[in-house]
Amino acid sequence: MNRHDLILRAARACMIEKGFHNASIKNIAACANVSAGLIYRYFENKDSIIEALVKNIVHNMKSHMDDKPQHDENQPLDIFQTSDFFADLQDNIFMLMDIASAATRNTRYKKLVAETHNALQDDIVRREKQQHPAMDESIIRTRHYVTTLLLDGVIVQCGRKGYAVDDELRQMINAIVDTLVHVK
Amino acid sequence: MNRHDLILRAARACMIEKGFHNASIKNIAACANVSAGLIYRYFENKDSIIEALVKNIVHNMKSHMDDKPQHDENQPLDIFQTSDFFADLQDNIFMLMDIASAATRNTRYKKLVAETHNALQDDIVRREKQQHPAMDESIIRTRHYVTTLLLDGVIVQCGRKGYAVDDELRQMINAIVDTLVHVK
Amino acid sequence: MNRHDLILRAARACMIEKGFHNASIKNIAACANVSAGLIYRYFENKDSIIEALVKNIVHNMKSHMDDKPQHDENQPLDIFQTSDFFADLQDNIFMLMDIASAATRNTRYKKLVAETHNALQDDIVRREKQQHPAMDESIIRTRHYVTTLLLDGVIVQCGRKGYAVDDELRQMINAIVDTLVHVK
Amino acid sequence: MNRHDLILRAARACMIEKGFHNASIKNIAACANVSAGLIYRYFENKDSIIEALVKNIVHNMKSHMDDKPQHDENQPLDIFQTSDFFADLQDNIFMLMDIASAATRNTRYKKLVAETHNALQDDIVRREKQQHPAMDESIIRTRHYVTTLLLDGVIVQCGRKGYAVDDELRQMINAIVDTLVHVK
DNA sequence: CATGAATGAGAATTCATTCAT
DNA sequence: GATGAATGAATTCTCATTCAT
Repeated sequence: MNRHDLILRAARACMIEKGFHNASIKNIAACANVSAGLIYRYFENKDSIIEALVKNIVHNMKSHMDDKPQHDENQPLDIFQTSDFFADLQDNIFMLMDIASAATRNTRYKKLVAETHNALQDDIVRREKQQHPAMDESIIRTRHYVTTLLLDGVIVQCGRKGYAVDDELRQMINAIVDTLVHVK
Repeated sequence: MNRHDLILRAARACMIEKGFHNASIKNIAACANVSAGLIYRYFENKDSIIEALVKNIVHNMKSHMDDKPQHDENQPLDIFQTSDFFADLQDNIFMLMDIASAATRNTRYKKLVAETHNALQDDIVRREKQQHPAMDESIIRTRHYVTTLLLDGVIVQCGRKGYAVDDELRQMINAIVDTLVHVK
Repeated sequence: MNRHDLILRAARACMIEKGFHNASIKNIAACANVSAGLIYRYFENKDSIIEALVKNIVHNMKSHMDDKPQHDENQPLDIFQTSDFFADLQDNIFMLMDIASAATRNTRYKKLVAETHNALQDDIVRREKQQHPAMDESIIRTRHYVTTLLLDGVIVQCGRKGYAVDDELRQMINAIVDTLVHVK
Repeated sequence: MNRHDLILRAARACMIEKGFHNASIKNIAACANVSAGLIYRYFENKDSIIEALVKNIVHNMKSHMDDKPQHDENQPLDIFQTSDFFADLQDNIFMLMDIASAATRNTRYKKLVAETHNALQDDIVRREKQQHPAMDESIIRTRHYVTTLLLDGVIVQCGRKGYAVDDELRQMINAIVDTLVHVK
């Protein structure tokens, strides 16, 4: 892997482990096995590492979705899909929350995070449309939006309570989303 | 207002505006129009400001709920109630998220936030039971849980996008919760 | 007791208990049961409390010596005399050491401490001369000087090791001083 | 000289000149001509500078004693040896006193200072035993103890009066120690 | 006179960032 | 390119001193 990505990966690992403010440049450097000074050859400053990190989230989630098989209508819905995916998603959401609240220059980050989120959502809706060409876009968008709300809610609660999603919760959430999908 | 509350209010404003890590003692002091040293006459250290802040959230939300008229079954449900309440709620949730994420390495905070949340939830469930004595507690609890998920989700999204809840979103969410309430 | 002396006494107690730098104005005020502000009505600043404290040592030791019965030649010498006296002396020496090393404006304090010490020594020698009019002053002075050296040494050692003077040490020191007195 | 030793030397100079409490990190840094932050690259915190300082005293005094020719029985005794050595010794004792008095509430320091002192004393007694194999250890130890008392006393007095040891005092002290040596 | 709230300078420590090697 | 020593601004917290009441 090239240095740029190596550093980025280390930064992500550090930030997830310690949170934005406790992930110091030295920490990241140690984690990437490079010197602290080298980081400044690849990134202008700490903020631009954050920026790259956020942009990467979009990229990774998109490529994740490219890899996974499309949802089969006859199978029961599972918005958590693989637990790996959910773990990643949870990390991403936490990072975004952390970054959004930690940013020195609030507006810039806020915009960045919002754009990231919109880009993801657009991509997801586009895919759904490919799968269900007959369905009204607004229904797809609403369905997805509610699902997103619940997911974010679950993630916040998990963060708050310090536990992971168990099977029971998973089934409950899936049932609700399923209900909503058919009610609509 | 007495100095103690003045400082607390300033701390809250700072934390909401700039996030936990950028709400430095100097910032808070400037915001309260007092000297930095004075803060230590009223609070032992920064942590105990946080603690007081979190405890205030519980107190304020409870007294808010004491003030509001009980929900009338025949009226359409509005989980957002007054916009003031929602604005406050949004600020509170953000602060809790912020503190919780700062708490990665501070068990004390995590515990504090979790306790706060549980206290609030218990209080809400207790009230609902008074209103619907016949209903099964587990149904009340689940219903409340899902509502909470959605609320947290909405709040995260609003924070992410930087906008407030508009009428359209409000109606949509209320409709969903209403559906869930009757489905259950 | 008047306020001035009350404060001075409290300052002494605090300094002995906590050392110069840990005896804050607030501490002293609390110890004297007055407000912090009041101290500044009686003393210009913290330094002038120190100054008064040092000057008091001379005064107290002189009056102690006025009270005690004169040494009887036929009795064995005991430079520690009563243990109360030694405890006081130890406190005084520690305070002087502390003050000498802690002073911001080294030279001023140093001079003060030196003057204090000389005043004491002169007073002691004067008394001895009254008792032994025939003895050469230089012998008295030397004898006293060596005794002082040993006393200071004992005090430093006690401070260093954290123990008090036991009987064995006491006898040993007295024997040495006795020897010196007769050798000379 | 390497930075570590440079800082240590500066710290020593500051502590001797201004005393423990006025030897701030900034002072030390200025004295060493480095930035305050750099000190933390070489020392974990201020306490570990003190620790290193105290440990250095033992090391330096031991190596000083290794260098000097053994005392010749036929020559008159001179406990002050070279004036350089005495100046160093005086500084060392002052620092130890200062640290010890700062240690009122810091057990760690007290232990450190006591250990240092014991280590030095043991080393001195061991050397004496090599030179006088026939002599009883308890006599060596007592003799050394009294010498130490006198030395500490002299140092305290010098500190108090602000002057160095002059020839007259030197001869007098040497005479006393010599007397003691033969009396015992 | 007496209080104690208020101030602000200064202490230890951390960390993003720079730059000589 | 790569390193890591060096910098200095910022942070939390303490305390002598002042001053309105």
